[in-house]
Amino acid sequence: MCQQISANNREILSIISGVSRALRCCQQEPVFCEDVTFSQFFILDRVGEKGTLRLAELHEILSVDKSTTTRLVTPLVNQGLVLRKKSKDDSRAIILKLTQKGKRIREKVLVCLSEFLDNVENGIPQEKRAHVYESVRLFLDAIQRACAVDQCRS
Amino acid sequence: MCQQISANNREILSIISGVSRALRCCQQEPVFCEDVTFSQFFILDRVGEKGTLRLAELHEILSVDKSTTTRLVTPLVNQGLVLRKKSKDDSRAIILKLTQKGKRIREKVLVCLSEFLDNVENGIPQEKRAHVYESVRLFLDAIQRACAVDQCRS
DNA sequence: AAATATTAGTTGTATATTACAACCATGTGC
DNA sequence: GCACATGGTTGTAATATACAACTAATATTT
Repeated sequence: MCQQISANNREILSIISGVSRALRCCQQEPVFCEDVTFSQFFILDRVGEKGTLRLAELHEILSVDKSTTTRLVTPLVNQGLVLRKKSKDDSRAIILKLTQKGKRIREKVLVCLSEFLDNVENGIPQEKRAHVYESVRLFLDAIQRACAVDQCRS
Repeated sequence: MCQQISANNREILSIISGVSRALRCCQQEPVFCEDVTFSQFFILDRVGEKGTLRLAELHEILSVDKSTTTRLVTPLVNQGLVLRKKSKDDSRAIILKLTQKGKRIREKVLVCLSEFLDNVENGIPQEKRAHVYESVRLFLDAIQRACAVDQCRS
């Protein structure tokens, strides 16, 4: 007989598909405000948190290609939310920093995002929350390790 | 003071970003074979499982726009993996069905996918698995409910 | 039965996200 | 100094996606 996919395998498959649906739903803009998309907000938030951030660090954090990093930052620079300065220590490097407007927008989006995040939180029974978060991380890590294995093989 | 985002909120935010990373990694093709992407495989698998599937049902399952559904199916039809027939019951409807080649490819991809899925599974301590899967689903549901709320509001 | 509304699907158009390859500039190690 | 590594950008292309406008067919309401 053909090798059959196990029930557990199906379960994972179905979860992955659910993940993709959930992600799509929360990356659509209705959730947000100030014309900032989810991924743009991440960047704004990371930069704002650290004060300054090298593009290379951002590239690490997002784990996307360098070129993608550049392109994700560009619209934020164009909207006047982020500054792009040359580093003095290493003149290859670019340092990102929020403008005043960037800081304001970050705060505003934080507020409207936190409404959404509260809703997510309240959707999980309180006593299970910590546990659920931990489990989700376990799952994500497992996926990423599995991907890494695959990449080595090929 | 400004309204601050809570630690829990940050946790969720960070998980969502992790989700997006994990998803990207497993939607990249190295994981797969036979030139079929993850989402293409989903379709192949859904159709294969049911025997026949109406486009409208697929649209439901994937929860993407109708037009997107059409466009996701098109390459599979072009590669000769899926047949697109008019329904006799409802002549508006399109019925999807796997070709012989489609069936073969589905099986092949199932095999190579199951390697990946086993790796995911083995990345989670055995005694925790059932629990982890359940938690992930809880989390996904919470996100989707939160999205739905947001959409009503606007 | 006619008018209206709903459902199924396609096509045009536009956008976001993404990678890879090629490239340039600058640093680093020997 | 040369070879190699690192940081970043640009060209190009693919995928996934939505929304709006449209056609055709079916269902519902009067």
